[in-house]
Amino acid sequence: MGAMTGERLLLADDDDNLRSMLEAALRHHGYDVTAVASGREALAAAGESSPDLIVLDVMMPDLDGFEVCRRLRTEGSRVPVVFLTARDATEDKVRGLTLGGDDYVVKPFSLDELVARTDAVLRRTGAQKDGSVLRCADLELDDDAHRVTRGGSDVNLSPTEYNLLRFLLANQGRVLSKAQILDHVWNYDFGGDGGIVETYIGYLRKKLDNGDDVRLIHTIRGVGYVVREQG
Amino acid sequence: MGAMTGERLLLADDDDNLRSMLEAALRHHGYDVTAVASGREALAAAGESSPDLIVLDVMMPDLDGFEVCRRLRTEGSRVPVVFLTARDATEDKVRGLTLGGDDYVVKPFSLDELVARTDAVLRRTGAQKDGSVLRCADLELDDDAHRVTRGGSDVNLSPTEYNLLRFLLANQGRVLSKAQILDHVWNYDFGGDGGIVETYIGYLRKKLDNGDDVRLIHTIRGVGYVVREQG
DNA sequence: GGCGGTTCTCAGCAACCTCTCAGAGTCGGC
DNA sequence: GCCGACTCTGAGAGGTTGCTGAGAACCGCC
Repeated sequence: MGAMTGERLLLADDDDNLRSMLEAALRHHGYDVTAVASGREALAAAGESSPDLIVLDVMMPDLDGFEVCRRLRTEGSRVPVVFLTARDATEDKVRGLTLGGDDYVVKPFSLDELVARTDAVLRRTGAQKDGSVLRCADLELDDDAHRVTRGGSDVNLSPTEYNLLRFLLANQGRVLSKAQILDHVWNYDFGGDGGIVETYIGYLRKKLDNGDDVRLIHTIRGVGYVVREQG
Repeated sequence: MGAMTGERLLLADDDDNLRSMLEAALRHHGYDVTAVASGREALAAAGESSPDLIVLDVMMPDLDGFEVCRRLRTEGSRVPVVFLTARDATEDKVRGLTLGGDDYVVKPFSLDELVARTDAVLRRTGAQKDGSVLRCADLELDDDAHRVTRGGSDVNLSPTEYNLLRFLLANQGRVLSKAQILDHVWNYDFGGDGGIVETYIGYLRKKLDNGDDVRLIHTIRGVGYVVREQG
């Protein structure tokens, strides 16, 4: 998965910390990111650079995300939008926005989730032709169908197991530290330590590597984990 | 479902919010959409681009939908029209105009309904040769006949159950979130939460999956629902 | 107005998932 | 082989999500 052609993203969030986190993550994923801190700046930047997608925080001091989107649409712009929204209210307001291929992510989210949603929206709106299937040996993960198979037979994963596997597969062949995994797969406000990663790696191995002689998830002692075909 | 050949649609509605919603939905469904905000613009655009179908709001400030349609007919145009109309009055007025294969949709409607009507009109007028039968395993939904069968025997569904099943079948193999389902199957002004979707999924399962060993409607915990044969 | 069918809400229950913790197991360095 | 550090695993508390049945509100139809 990923942004092969370097799509241009506009990111608008007034929280400095979160914004630079997201900017780094999206940039690292291959996107060409412009980051701004307010609704007005977002409108201006969208007009100037006409990005391929906009990530919009809903709660912003001057113009909120909905208003920015509404104005863009009124101007005739059809750029797809991914909203960042708090859990409490707003869910009803967000309804009606998943139509044109837009989407929304509820705070606190994981980086991996935002990236996955962004990719999915771009895939749906046709700006990116990347397939949605990740593969390693006889293991397949189809993101559209949200389906995982090993050797052709279905594997039933919980949400967190699924997200972890997707992150590992998206980076197969690369060793990932527990800290990296925590940062990408768990919500950004998660307070625990790396022990939870060991537990979930265990869950995945039980469901994927058990009863199969070829192990795909390998431990690099003192470093982290990696998914690849040969040991 | 689907507009395989990208038919050209003209959409006229003065409500900015609704117009961009509809534009996004129709475009996402594969139509090539031009959107305008008034009756005069609609007339001008129809003359220039001669679209395959026009979606006309009845209530518009300068020229109302009826008048636009009348003038088009006077000019000799036979382009099919789908009217958008409020519930209260007008229903009888619209009747007189729906003769030439035209149709009308009462506000507030669901996106799925508008898309289905649009598809149906184009199918009837021959601009689109798409079949109207959706299938999954031994389950069939015939949209023209408005008929659902499982294993050859009829299944009796309420309107909402039918719409929900059609949306699921039209997207079979793809996971749909409760928000997406709400957006497409329920009226756009519906205020409730996703609980209603669970209830209706339950109704459908009782009527479709009961007494049959092959279940077709599957729950993806934390994500949504999907219709497919195995799994 | 009464009736059957439909839509929607709600609360209790069941199933599932997340995360913590402690003890057992494993590895590498010396 | 021994030690310390790292990793794996199982059990379980607590929280979340989805399912279901009951019933209230609504509608069109007679």
